[in-house]
Amino acid sequence: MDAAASTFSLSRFVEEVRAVAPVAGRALDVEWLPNGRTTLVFRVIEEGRRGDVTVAGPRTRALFKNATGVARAVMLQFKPGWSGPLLGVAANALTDRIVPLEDIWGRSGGDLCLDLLAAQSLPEVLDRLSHAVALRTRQTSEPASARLARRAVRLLEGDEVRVERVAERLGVTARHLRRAFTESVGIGPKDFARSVRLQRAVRRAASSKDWARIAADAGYYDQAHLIADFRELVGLTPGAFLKRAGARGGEAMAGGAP
DNA sequence: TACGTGGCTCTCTACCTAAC
DNA sequence: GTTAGGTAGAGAGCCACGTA
Repeated sequence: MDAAASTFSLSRFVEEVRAVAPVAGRALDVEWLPNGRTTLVFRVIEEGRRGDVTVAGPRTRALFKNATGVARAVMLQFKPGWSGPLLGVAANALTDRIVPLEDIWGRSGGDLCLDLLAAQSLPEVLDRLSHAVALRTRQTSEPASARLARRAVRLLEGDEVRVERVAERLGVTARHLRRAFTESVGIGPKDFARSVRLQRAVRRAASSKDWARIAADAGYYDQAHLIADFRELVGLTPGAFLKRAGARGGEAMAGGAP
């Protein structure tokens, strides 16, 4: 490993690393809630004989599916705004898509997959992923729009919900912010704020069943808006979603709220 | 010339409220 | 709780301007 890669830390760019495996004899449950994040997924298929590395772009709607034949998977969820500089492709080109890394990086994407398959342990997989990403950061330059989008993300994840206000606080026009944000994060700032609100509601619902309270705490005008948003983004009512989550247990491969 | 940025304008829709 | 209507805000297309 060279000097740049050895001093490179994934934690600056990666929000969450998760290794998952299905319960023996069952398909791997995949649950992806809208959250404005791009995720790199390394899957080991057929007990290690095959594998793939894909990039799942930010989702505007939830995705539920069963992945059969997957022995285990490692997911790197990038912080919003970092997928462009690290992957070398605008985030909005990946929105609601799952793309083989080879289609983005070319041959080096395929080489990385072989490299990861040869790794003996999870720390080694992460080390090799970290090395590959470190090399890419030296090959791509980071546009100013990505930095602007990341600052906007911090405000939208805080208490600021109006795009106009966020733009004002960052010293740019709302028009410019929307353009930069969509390119760097993959969804518009308003959709991002909406997904933040949804995630908050999901987290609060884990410890409470008072929907009126949850709606208010998460930032919804009322319970009706919470339910309408849930139906549109997730395709289920909040109650049905929690029932489903409870029935699944803990083995799911989730791209949404932890 | 390419790129980053801002202004104008139009359409769509989410939000809020009131009435039923 | 449901529905309908008004309003404000968001998104997007197009164009112009400044700068390297």
